[in-house]
Amino acid sequence: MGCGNCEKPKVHCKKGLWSPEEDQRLRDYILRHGHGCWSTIPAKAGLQRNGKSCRLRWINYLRPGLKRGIFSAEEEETIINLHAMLGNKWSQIAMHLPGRTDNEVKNHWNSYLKKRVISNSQASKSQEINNKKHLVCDQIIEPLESSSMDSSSSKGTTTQPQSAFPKVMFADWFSMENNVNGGDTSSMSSLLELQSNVDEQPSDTDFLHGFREGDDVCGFETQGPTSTSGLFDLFYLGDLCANFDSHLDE
DNA sequence: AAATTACTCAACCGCTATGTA
DNA sequence: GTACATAGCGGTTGAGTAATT
Repeated sequence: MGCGNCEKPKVHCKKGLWSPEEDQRLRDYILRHGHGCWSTIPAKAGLQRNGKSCRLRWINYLRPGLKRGIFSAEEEETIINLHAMLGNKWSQIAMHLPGRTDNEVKNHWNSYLKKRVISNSQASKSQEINNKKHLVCDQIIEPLESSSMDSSSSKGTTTQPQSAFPKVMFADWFSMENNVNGGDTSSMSSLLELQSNVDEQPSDTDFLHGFREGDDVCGFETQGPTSTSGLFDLFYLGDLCANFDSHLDE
């Protein structure tokens, strides 16, 4: 890589945007002589720039065959897929996009594609949570509600206004979930293990204990008194389930 | 219409890899 | 073996512009 013939021209180097005249000088020189050793090009081409700046300008802007303008949907898909595999290897990603530079790919990712990928993943995550909510409602809460509705109607009590998610005892949810899963007690064991570690990992497990009536938990208001363990309080069952699931997964 | 904020993109900077003396 | 120089890469910055308040 080193070039023994290279002199080191110590001229004042201009910075900032390139003028059309500078572009023309650099383009003319390289098309006529090739770039050879970049550090000698500024002097030979009559430019007050450093070699590095010339190289970058040629690669990113002046080089023939560059495709400028809006990225096509296919190109964007290629970037997203390759980024998922390669990470921030912009030069490798750009190799798969003829006419695009690594700088261009990087800029497009940072200003547009990254946000799109993040928002898509958030959307799919919230969809996943919604699916869990519906699963809980379908498999656990509806049987609970229908049985409580039967008893309340028989006793003639007034029903409370319906919220987005029905109320259910957290403990009931777990015992019922275990029944749904064929009596598997692993979830309950994990829960109790988490509870025993609460003091060691307060930030991770605070959501499990110490709630008082009316506390906001994951955007849902707790219902009823705080138990002595602080664990099996009454919650609106919603995002809390998903939050708890993520703890169990860890 | 002016001020502010958000966004894009060209260029620079710092670092690493590699070739040469 | 090592010191030096260059090429190349990825992160970051900043000027210009568009959108919003």
